[in-house]
Amino acid sequence: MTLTVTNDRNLPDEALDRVFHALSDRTRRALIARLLEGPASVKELADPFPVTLPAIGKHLRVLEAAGLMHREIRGRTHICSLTPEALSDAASWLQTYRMFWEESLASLANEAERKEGD
Amino acid sequence: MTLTVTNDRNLPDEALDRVFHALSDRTRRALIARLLEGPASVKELADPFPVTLPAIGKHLRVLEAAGLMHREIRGRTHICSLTPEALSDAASWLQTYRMFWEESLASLANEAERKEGD
DNA sequence: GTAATTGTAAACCAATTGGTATACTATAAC
DNA sequence: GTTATAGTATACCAATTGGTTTACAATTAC
Repeated sequence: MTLTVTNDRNLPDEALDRVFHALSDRTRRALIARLLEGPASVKELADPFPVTLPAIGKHLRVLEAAGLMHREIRGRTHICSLTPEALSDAASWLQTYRMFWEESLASLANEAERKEGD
Repeated sequence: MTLTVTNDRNLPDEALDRVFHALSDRTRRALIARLLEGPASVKELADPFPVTLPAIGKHLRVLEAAGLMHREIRGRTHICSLTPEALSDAASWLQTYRMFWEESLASLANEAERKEGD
């Protein structure tokens, strides 16, 4: 297998940097998980977490900057919703490597099986 | 769609933190891309990059800590190879959200088409 | 043996991170 | 109009990051 990866799709590096960085924090991943159930205000999002509102505010801006989330301001509350495109970009990048790891995992499994058979 | 995400698979948070963090740097992603073509020594990996060898050494340790890479020491050279499991873990996490974003993207496309038709 | 090569270790640096507390703005409720 | 609520802004903090330079250890080549 020689899969010459030339950064095909033009997902710019900066965008991928931001998306993967956004996903690298467990609080932000939990926020995404919560938003998956539907839109929510900043307060609602912050409540389950042991950190202050400003901290959650920062996390939300990181998610927004990565294009993973957007907000609609309604009076004094900000309604946050997931934006699917950016997540899809990250998945696309990983997709490039899917063939590699599936094949690798398969051969690892075969090897294990072969040893089992000894 | 109400996909109640309860962190099903037991990919521990720390592991996902490390994997996504490892992927959040473009130099490290490029190193992964290079390793996809086959194992390589630290020197070979470092050569194409405009940074020093110790810097690449650090990146490789980050990849190793994330479980994305391993090395076999042969004399004075370290032969680095990808480890597929960790990448697969990241992909699995994203997979959880696949249904969401595919549906969302589809409805966005529909909307665009509908507007086109006006 | 001496010199070159491969790589890590350690010390340092500026920038970023995730968090806080406090102050503030703006909307909503009474 | 006063008070409570939702959220941001700012200033600060300690820890981490990505990079450097210099020094070092170990293997290989001559």
